[in-house]
Amino acid sequence: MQQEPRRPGRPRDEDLATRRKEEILTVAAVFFAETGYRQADIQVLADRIGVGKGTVYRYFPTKEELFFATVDAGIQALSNCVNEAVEDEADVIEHIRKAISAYLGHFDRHPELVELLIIERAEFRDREQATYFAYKERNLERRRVFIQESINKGIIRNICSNRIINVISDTLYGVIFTNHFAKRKVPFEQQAQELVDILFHGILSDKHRIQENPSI
Amino acid sequence: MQQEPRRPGRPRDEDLATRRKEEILTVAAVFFAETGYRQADIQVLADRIGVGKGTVYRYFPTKEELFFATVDAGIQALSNCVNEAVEDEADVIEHIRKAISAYLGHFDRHPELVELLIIERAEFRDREQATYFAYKERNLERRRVFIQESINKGIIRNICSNRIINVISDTLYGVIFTNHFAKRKVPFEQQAQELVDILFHGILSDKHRIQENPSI
Amino acid sequence: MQQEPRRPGRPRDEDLATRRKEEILTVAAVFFAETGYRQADIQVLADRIGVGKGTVYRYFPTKEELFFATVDAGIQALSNCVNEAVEDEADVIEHIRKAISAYLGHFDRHPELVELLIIERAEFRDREQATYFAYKERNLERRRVFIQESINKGIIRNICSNRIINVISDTLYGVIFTNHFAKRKVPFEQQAQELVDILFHGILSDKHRIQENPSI
Amino acid sequence: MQQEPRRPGRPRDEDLATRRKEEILTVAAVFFAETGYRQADIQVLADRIGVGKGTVYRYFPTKEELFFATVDAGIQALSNCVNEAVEDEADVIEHIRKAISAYLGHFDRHPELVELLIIERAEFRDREQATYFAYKERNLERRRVFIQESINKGIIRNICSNRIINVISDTLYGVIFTNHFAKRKVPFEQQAQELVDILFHGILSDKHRIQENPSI
DNA sequence: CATGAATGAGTATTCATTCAT
DNA sequence: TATGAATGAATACTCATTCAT
Repeated sequence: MQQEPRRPGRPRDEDLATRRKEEILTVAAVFFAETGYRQADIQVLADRIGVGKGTVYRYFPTKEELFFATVDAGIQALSNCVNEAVEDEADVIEHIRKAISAYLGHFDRHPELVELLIIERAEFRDREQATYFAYKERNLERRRVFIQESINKGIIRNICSNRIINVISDTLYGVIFTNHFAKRKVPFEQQAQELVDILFHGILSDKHRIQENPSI
Repeated sequence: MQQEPRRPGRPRDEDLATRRKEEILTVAAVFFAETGYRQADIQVLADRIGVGKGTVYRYFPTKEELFFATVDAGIQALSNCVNEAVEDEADVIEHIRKAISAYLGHFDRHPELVELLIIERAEFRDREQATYFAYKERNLERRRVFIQESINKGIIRNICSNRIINVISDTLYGVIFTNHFAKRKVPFEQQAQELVDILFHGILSDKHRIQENPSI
Repeated sequence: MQQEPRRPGRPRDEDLATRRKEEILTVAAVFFAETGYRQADIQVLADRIGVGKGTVYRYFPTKEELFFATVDAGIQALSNCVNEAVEDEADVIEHIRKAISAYLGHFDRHPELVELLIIERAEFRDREQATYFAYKERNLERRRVFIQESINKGIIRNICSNRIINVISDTLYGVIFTNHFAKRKVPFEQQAQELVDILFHGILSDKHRIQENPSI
Repeated sequence: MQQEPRRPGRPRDEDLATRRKEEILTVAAVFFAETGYRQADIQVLADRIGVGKGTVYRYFPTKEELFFATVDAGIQALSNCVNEAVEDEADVIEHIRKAISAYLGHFDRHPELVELLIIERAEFRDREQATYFAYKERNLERRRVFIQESINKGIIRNICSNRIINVISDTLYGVIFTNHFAKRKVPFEQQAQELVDILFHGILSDKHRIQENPSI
């Protein structure tokens, strides 16, 4: 194939730009999580990365955009992580357990993401929709279908599928915050297992359950 | 009880001071929730209350102390609300349902408290323990005993009581955030009822539950 | 008359505010004229005045507003100066001479105003109308009437009054800039006299004028 | 004339350099006029021209030099324009009218030059002499001689020739600024004609002029 | 006691200029 | 030679806190 004649001057290096952006995002995520948004001085961030302040601004035109980019990247990684975990898992119960485990595992490995979610909400309370919830909405329909099929198969109780999704996702949301803030140290696989047990079977004893509903 | 002999001069008006503090706290809670911590200008707060800026500083020596006081007051009110709701309720299931309903109802009436919790964490991430979790810990033992007794009575499954408490409280924590951020508009009593149903019975169908454990 | 009961606290001192504003404006006019708009550091201005930077911002919320306020004040003073000079002067020629003399005298005493006009235009070229021209427009109709009357009296040539006003005001505008930039040192009364002479009689010799138009 | 023997290698393309410089100057003049000096980002200018930022710096070592070069070029063009217009025009009155018309016409076609003059003064008020006035001085003597000859011929009144030159040039200076700032739309030939009329004959009516000086 | 005038520490962002490629 | 990546100096503005009245 005919090569374009090389234009004069230093060629624009797309890869460099990508690498720089990623490097900045990685450091920035932890930095924002440690420091908060307001407190975070871009000069200090630049020092940490080992570049000039102007370089950071070269790749992210404002502090705000940089922050949102870190949140987006974090949420995207979470999303990928969960989706990969459940791929090809047909068994309903196992599917859900794997999803929960992946979700908890991701936040376990990336505690900074919990802080970022908090910070996003605290600093940008006027935003129409936080990144996390935007992402949730994009996955909602797929999950609703999955739950509905499980109901049709007779595995899940016949309750409104949205309610089920809400309980699970609210619980997980609460769990990651509480894990982080209360500095809980339960291994995430065990925690996933325990959550699944309670979410699936409830906390009532079988005895009491039968008293309530002797037809079983 | 022996009265202090009346001292000469204009008596210090303790009530006035208390009323002032309360008024400031009430307005400040909503103000911080709307504005965030950093952005919140004490001058603007003072204008809203209708006093001078110096007066606010007379009652709360720093902005930080004022903020923590609003959070404390909010959490205290939540605590009172829940405790009053369950008073004298012996029935285990009803006791838990009432507690959940009271908790959700309080945040429903005081959405600013959700913001305050977020803001506290976002701005003061170095604090040993957030107000909410400090309060939770103070109530923990009482709740653990309650659950353990319910287990002993055969009402609740024989799982570690802490796990049960954690699941419930994490779920609630997740629910109030999600209610607020996603602007859900379910009536809180109905939401409480639905949560109790799932937390107690789980999401599995009876059919599947029996397949898993035919001994029932 | 019944005195209002004194409100508690330090009373707001309106006079203080006015004096402060004036003090700031006076120093700021010269400061901007010396330094330019962009270069002018409010910290340095505050140092010159002998107050804190915050105090300047207390009275003028932005640098831009402060700048415009200095220009407004300068133009207002110019306007007053010219209007007072021509008050009660019925004689047309003397009236115009006095106006021109007052105008030139004001800029002679306030060379900073020339700079402010330049700076305003250079920095705020997108403004609908510069302060100077806005003020000119407000005086336009009165001047037009004055010229028209002089025409009717047979003192001024019967040319469109707007053209006459334009020539005079354009000339003056050009004169003050050139005086300032070329550092001319003609006494302003003399300069006014000379301008009036040429504007009134033109530069042609009487001989040539008659050759052109022998009917005179 | 002896040709230099051709040197080996690619010859330096002097023309290319000159063309580049001119292209940069042309775009820069409008750019500075639109944007102001401080705000003008060399990167943006380079983008407009379609070259890299470094290229601009290759031809003009600093932003300041680039700016002065645009002003110089503009003033030079003005000067040429006026000089060409009056070439071989012996009639005094027509000579002056042509000069004025050429001057106004040039600024009419190059409104950016008005802005450049303003900007130069606003940003570089410490310069010994603005470009415009330096150029004026270079033409001064020639013009003085021209006026003096016209006086000697009895066409122009016997007033100090400098005063006459000043009035004319100050008026023109004022006119171009006012045309530009007040967005006047008079055709420049007509405006020149009207100016010449008033400058030559003055604004007084013949009747009044004779009353003043009955000897005519 | 209540008030509000004064203060100045703290920080995002811009853009001329340099220089490796 | 042309380019554009990197740099950091420079500067407006906010707001907690103090303290004279």
